[in-house]
Amino acid sequence: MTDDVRPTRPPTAQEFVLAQLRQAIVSGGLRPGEQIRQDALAERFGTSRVPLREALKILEGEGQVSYQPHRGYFVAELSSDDLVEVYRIRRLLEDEAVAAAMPHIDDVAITEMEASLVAMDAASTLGDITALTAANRAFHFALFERSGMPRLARLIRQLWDATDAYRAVYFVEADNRERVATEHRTILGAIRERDVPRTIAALHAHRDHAVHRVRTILDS
Amino acid sequence: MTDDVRPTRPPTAQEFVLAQLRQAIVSGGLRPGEQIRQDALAERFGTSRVPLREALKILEGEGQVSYQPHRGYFVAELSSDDLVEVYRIRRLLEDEAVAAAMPHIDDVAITEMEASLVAMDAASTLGDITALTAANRAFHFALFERSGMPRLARLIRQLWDATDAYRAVYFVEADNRERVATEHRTILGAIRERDVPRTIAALHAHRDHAVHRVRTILDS
DNA sequence: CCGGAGCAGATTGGATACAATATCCGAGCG
DNA sequence: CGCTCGGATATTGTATCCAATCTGCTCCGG
Repeated sequence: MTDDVRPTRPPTAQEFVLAQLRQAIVSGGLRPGEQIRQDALAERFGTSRVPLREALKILEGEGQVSYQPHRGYFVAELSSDDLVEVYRIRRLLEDEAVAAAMPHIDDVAITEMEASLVAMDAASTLGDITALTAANRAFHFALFERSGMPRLARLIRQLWDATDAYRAVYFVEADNRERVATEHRTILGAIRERDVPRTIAALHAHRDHAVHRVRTILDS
Repeated sequence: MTDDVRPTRPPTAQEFVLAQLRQAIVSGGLRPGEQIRQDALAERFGTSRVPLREALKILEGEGQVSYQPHRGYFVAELSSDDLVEVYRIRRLLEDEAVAAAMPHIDDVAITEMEASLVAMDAASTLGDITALTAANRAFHFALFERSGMPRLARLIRQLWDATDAYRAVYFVEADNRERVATEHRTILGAIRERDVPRTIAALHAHRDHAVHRVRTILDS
């Protein structure tokens, strides 16, 4: 939100393709376990296979797709156990990030988070899952990014990415959307008072519910 | 060490190039901050630029190289602060991994670690930094890999990768090599007794010394 | 003497064409 | 009847060529 005056360079085809792929994964256009056909996707995006492949390599490095030489790329699939592991690691990292970030929370940060809440409500009523997940991220990372630990924030982002394909599933249900809205307000309340233990506790409850819900979906 | 009977497939050019690049970074052949000339490297590896670029994309995703469109790739450079951050995150993740792994430690694991120690001593006297760092990794990851949390092990590996370029610098000094040998034996002793707190404490001391030494080098 | 416009040269980004490999399916054999 | 071996087809992997972009230098004007 701050660096909007950088010298605007037209995005390379590869950057474009990468963004499209991420979006396709988040929105459910590419489903977990699905094989990625390079020809078909390249044509759909209007480029050749080269930039597509390079974008896929990045996603491979991030763990969003798996790859077997001469077999192709597959959208990464999470087992119920994987999901639990991701959330266990997230707890470790996010707790640390919250504790580190709290001293740096100012009015700007609070305002940012409030704006994200409003954006989530709007997207929720419209049923715009893509906008919803984007606002959700903005809310949480407004905090994490202020930890003064950019690498930590990056690792957390990676873990979020890994479950992107499943976040959409969670947000499809209106009940979950409402619950998240409530929980976010609880979290923000604790942050307003710079109460680290309460913030962390609220985040734990927040994550526990999500992982529990998605798990029941996965196991069914 | 266990899955050596997989259907051996000749490595693709890209896999080969990726391995070479990693090696070049670990061994110091490519120095932090250095720009990567695609033409020159492709010729050196005997392939065209395409597989090289895809390998670089993977390293980009892992954060080992940085990338600016139309400008090129650069070997990632770590500031002293970055180093401290990496080790702080490592402590978080590795402590968890150790605690999770300890119940799964069996004789095979112990034997593996002992073998790594021997391999390190041999590489140390030969001055073979590449073999040394490989054996060092084998020692530590024999533990981490048994955590039952593959994603956690993967994240830890990523953090190790990020400092690969500086590990070589550390191991160049014979004093450091000797000290590491001693510390490893302390760590292994604690593991033999399945003593989690003592293992974690020994690892803390181990890491603290390394980060301190590298920091003094970086700041000079 | 200093600073900016503009032209080379170098370097990266992308498209196309071709080679290598895996998968699928049916024929032949035990 | 099942198994193995081959070949056809589809898909991925790589090389080469051309286009787009950046960098550094020169030249001109102030």
